Amino acid sequence: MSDIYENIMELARRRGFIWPASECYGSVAGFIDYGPLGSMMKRRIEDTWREFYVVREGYYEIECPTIGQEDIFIASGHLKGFSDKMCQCPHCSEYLRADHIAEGNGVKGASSLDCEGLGQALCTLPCPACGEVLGDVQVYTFNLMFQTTIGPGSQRKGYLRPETAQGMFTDFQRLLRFYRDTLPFGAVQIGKSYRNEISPRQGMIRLREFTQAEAEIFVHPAEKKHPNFSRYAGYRMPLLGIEQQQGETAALEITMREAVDSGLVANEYVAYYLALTHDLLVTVGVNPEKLRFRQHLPDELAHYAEDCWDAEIFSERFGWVETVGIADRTDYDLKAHAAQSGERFTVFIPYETPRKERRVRVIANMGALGPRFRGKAKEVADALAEAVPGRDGVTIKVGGEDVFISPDLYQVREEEVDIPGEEITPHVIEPSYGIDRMIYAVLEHNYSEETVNEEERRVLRLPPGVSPIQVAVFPLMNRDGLPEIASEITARLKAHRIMAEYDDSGAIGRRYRRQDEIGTPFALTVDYETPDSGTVTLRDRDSMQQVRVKVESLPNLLRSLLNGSSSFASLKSV
RNA sequence: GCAUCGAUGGUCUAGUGGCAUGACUUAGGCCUUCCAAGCCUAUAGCCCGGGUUCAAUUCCCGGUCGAUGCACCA
Repeated sequence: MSDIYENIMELARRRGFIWPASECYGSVAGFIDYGPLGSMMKRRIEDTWREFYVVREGYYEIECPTIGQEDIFIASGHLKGFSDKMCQCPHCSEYLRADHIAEGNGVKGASSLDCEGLGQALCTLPCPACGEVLGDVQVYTFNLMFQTTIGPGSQRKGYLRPETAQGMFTDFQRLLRFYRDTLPFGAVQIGKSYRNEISPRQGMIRLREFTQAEAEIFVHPAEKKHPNFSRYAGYRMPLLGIEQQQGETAALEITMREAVDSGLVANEYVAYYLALTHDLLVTVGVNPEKLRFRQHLPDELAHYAEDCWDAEIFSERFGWVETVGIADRTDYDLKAHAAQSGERFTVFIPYETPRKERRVRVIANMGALGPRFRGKAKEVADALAEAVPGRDGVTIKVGGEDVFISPDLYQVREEEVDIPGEEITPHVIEPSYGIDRMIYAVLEHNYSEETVNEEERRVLRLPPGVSPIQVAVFPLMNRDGLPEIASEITARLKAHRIMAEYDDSGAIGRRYRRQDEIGTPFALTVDYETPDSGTVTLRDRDSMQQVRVKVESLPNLLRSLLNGSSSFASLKSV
């Protein structure tokens, strides 16, 4: 089968975008290497992501270890929730989810049984694949996290992170201080995550080591209006809500303002990042015709989440591929880490004016308590402060014993106190991007084959902002001083931080084709007019048109073409 | 993980129990005044391990990778 995927991956391998990892020892499924051009392209896509999230939104990037200690993943739920109870049918060798079979046969609470319990529950049940009674079947857990140990001979367990998100949660207090104790704020991380997938296959779509770009935005639970919502309020894009999916009707093509007001999207924050994500994906080269946003159905939605949408990108090969998840995770993650660590994961929110509250205080008379209770006096005083005395004394518990305290040992004072504010646990808005999937989508959506002069021409129509090489520089002929001029222009462009590549090998047409194939948007050719006129031809990858431009104008001209502030079509020859 | 099929220079491919094809690419040279032109030369290959055999890239077994179908996910 010669489909688009194979053609793209063949090109990607041949030209140094993507290689199977460690080929000399035989590759392992789920691992890939990014070659020279792939790394460059990946970094440009990540930088575009940074442009959106770090520069524009102001959510600073942090970098946390990829190995985490066990507590992190106890809190996050990955240790429990990320492991599946598996068994294998002894008759047909089918690989099965043990808890699913048990539950399907009416075993209540099967998901909370341990392996032994599940094994017992299964022994009389039929295999859903072959129908034979499972009998004495081994149930074992398969956790999708890679495990390791920390330190030599240490029993201390470590896990390779299955997502980058936990780092932003574990650093919450530091981040909160960094942002001077004010909501909302956000932090992002771009980095590797690891999942020991059962069946990785599908090339770069399901990897065991992959790159995520995640943002965690901490907001006040009662204030989910995005301060810059106006930026995307009028942004219109197709939304496939729960209703549209269940009714199998077309996606709603509405603005973000309408989406929030109609209740389709839970709040402005979620809607804002839906639109931003659409904007970002289209900017890096995803075809908007092949992009949709799908809301999680009630049975997909995590119990704690308020709303969750996936950006799905259509691939000729893989169908709709989940590439970005955008969720309002409420306070689940922070509360979980608070419970596990015993640390504070809250923000103090002062009231606009402190609230007055009447309070009854019990003030111990230490002069009398001291001599009477001696060493226990402090304990008694503390217990009194918590107590609610009756008219003639109060009985409190000290060291497990009831002790009666008569009214002469304390005073009851009613007073008004100022409550300056409250501790709240922020809610978390989480946009989470699979960078590798984005890269594949960009390659697939921009790959094209066409016939020019009865020759096949393969072009990657990458947006200039993500092309690995930004401009190619050729001498028309390999003599008469043209190579020297072209080399000099190349060096000058590089000095302006433009990724230029010099090439003098083969016929000019071949050199254009070579660059077309790796997506280089522009090519300069030094010809026989150059020495006299100080001009070169500038050729556009997509239209194959040329204009003649002044050499000294090149850095600025290319800069504006590359960042999109001017277009090739608007250029005129000098 | 299981079942089925496959794996030959960088890429695509022919073929074989006994010197392994061809094309494209790449490098060097000649030529060449703007879209894979031509000529010469060179580099480079039978996925890995074991078995059968005088001899295995070929046959057998196991593994790895890839494709397709079944359960989880960015």
